[in-house]
Amino acid sequence: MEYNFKQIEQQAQARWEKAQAYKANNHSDKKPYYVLDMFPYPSGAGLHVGHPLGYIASDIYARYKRLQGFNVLHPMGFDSYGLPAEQYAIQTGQHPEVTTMKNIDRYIEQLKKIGFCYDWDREVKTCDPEFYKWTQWAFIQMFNSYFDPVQQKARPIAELVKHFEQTDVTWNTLTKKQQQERLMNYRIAYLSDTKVNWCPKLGTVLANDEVSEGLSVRGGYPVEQRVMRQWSLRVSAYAGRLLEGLDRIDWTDSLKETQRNWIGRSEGAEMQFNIKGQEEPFTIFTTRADTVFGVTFMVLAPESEYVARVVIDAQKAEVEAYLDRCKHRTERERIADRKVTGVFTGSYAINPLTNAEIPIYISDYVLSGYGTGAIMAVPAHDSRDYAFAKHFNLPIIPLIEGADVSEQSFDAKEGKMINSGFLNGLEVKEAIAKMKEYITNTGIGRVKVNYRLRDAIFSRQRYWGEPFPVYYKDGMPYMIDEKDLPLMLPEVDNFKPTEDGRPPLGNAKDWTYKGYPLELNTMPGFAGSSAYYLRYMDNHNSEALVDKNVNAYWRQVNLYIGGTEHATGHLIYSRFWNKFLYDLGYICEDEPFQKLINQGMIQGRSNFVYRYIGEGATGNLYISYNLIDNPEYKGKVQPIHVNVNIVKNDILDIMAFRNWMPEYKDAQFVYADGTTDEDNPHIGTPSEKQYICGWAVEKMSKSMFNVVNPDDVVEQYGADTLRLYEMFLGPLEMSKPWDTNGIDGVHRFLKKLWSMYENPSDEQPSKDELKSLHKLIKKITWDIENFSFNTSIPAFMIAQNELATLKCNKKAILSQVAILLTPYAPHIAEAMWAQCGEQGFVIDAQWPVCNEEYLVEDNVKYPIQFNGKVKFTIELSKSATKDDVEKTVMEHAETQRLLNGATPKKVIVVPGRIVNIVV
RNA sequence: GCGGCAUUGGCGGAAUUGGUAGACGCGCUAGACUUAGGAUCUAGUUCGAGAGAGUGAAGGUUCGAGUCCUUUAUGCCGCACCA
Repeated sequence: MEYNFKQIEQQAQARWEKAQAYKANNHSDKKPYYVLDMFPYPSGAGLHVGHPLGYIASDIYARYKRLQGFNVLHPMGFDSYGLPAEQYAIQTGQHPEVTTMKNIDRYIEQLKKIGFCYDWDREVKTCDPEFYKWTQWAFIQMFNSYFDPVQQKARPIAELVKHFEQTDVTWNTLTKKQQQERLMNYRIAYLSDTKVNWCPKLGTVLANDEVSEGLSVRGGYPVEQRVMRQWSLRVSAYAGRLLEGLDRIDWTDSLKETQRNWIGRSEGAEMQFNIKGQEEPFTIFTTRADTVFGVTFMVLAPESEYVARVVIDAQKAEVEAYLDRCKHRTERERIADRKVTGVFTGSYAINPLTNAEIPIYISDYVLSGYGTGAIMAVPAHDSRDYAFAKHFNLPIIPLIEGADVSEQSFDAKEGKMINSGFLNGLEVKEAIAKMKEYITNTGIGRVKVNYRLRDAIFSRQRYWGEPFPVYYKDGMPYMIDEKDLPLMLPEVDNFKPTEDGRPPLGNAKDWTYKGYPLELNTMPGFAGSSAYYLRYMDNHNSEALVDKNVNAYWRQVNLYIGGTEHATGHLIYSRFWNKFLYDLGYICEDEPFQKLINQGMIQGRSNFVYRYIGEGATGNLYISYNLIDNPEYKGKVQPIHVNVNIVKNDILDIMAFRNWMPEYKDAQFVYADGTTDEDNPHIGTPSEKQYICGWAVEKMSKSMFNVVNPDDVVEQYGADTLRLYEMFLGPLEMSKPWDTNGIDGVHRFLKKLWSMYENPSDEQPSKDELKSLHKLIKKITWDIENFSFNTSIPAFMIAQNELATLKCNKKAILSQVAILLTPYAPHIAEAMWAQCGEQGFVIDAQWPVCNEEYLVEDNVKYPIQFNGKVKFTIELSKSATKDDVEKTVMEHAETQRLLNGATPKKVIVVPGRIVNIVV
């Protein structure tokens, strides 16, 4: 009976689909389990072999949980708003919706071929009005809420208004507009003039996580700073809770650490410095309160609001020139060029402890967005301040005993304080504490925690995104009525910005609400992906994002699998979004993703041929990889990428290569054994002469001809082989290259296994067979629970081998093996189940339980060690106690002979394992 | 600079609690069947002829270390003018 995987897989998929086998019910007595993949952006290129890695892993777990009797929610959808579709639209005029839908169809087709157990009835698309209705709804809730710093939670803005009315006498004297402007400082979704990352090439602003080293992550275009009126989300208000929540979730340490870095908590103090000749002091933030005695100058960020107050007339021209220069520097230039720059304001501050007059400078090494945008500079103990002081020739006062600051600053927080008044003699850490106490008591300052995390800029000057449910009246924004949601994305005849520079929605006709103009910006990519996991729970609900009871049943994502590239974007935003909805009582869990696993990337494995470019080269001769270091070829070959699909096990398919591209039509070769085409006139039969290709691990990309399409693998080997092989490649969380070389082994295993299912018998299984089976049950169960999917495949292979040796063809064994195989290779498992005469789907069967009794061995071999060296072995009963073992071993003739009358110092017995005699 | 992770045969990688390192697969080597198949099966395959050595390197703890500790090298990832 041939392993006809095509037939097996088509039949299984057709039956599942017909029976709606993977439909998850929102009401069930079973325990819920929610397994989620990060939904993909449907790109035009389709899936490559790297995409399904995480999907296969989550599918294995989902199927396992299902077999264990859980009601499993395992959905899939599409993050379908985004820039590529819009850029494609600008180039070709094709509507982004058309290309996006086409891509989605292609993705679904590819995914279905691999046999995932998604409940497709729950599919969501972020560009679907029925979906983005709830994105807009959430935005309205955020606009109508503020963050209460005391309770550390979001509350309705109406409560804040009430608070103002009752406690703030000035409130009622304000005009409506003034009141609104004031509330804008509190709303969680707010409109403000902010310095933004503006990417001229993309024509839009970008969030911090969309910018890397001054270049846009997408496209790699320069990004500059610009002040624009933009919507933002007050994510920074949640910094403390986002940090603290990490302790309660089961994510990898590295991912948590990345988020902690991004949130960037630092404990320090805010201090006030008086300005000479002015009433109002200004405030700085420092983590080194102990170093106040060494402050020799102050520095303001160029954008600081203090700047206007402290610049004296004589310095005005110089300062303005400097500010102008900073403004026009791109972020990239600023980072690349770390030369010290700055300008003196002409004003002096007073050191509150020494009463010294210290000059105030402006420099762009101080960031306006962090702390108060102003610092006290301690050149002796901060390398940046040190560089600045050296450049402007400012005094440097060492504060720590033994610190040599003649060449560089001493940044470490260790040593005894000197030159520091009442702090002298204290250790740095004690000094920090003492100074904090001092400034609190004297009122100079207060203890303060600062976060690096910024608010998320939420406006994008794009077409293909969610429209804001916002209209403008008298220059103030208003939310549209919730009953009018969704506010549909309008049609435009041009996807580019308007000629007067307004966003693409400026091209829309009649883009108004009740006669008022609507917002022209759209929401960023992360808007739609921030709460999609909640929508899956109840995606057909037209009354709410998710019904409260339904949410109370599923609660949260139990297992989330996806790439690590979302560590500081999506995974921060959705935690924020989730906490916000939680605060307002719409959902019942504070954290969205209980356990999270990052699957590694699958890199490409490129193949090369080596064109001869030495003397007399025709450009038509290719040298086998094993020969390129020979003296006659060394340095005279040029590697050329060759399509990996015409290379197998690094052996080039000669005929396919000649047919691949016209330029290789007459290609000649020097083969692995050094012979040439002239020696082998009838070449073309691969077994005879081999051309070996070189290889390298590179990114999977079209230009390197190393893209492997899962469809091709499914076509050639079947979905089950693809699934098993992707898991077999290595640990889930590690990055690894796709290497087609080993796939035959996995395929062979399935073939061999399948051959055992011909005419299975009803006989009772033997002890050995049961032992094999239960060993397998134990191993597979452990593997799946520990996400060690790669080690399951060898276990199956070993079991297959053992059972084949026993000539086992018994239904009682084989049907159980089919269940164990189901998570990994569901199609063949389904066919095996039927072959054993079992009724229904194997996917509904019950996961077998390991009976340890079958695993007990009558005898176990104890290696007997002398001082750690194995001298001989003896067989003893597995059930023997430690004392029994020791007694038997000591009485053994060989032991006595080796001891030769001596008394051992120590005898170590590890039951079932080993005996070590120390002499 | 700070933080995290990794390093095991020709290759991908096993070794779950400190207990016989190299499972399983690829590749390779022989053989069988055949007769052209890139199929299947059998045996072998860490290095070394051998004693022996051996998990990036050097120390340490332990009867016993791939696993724990210290130092160090290399690679990957994250953050980075964050006061």
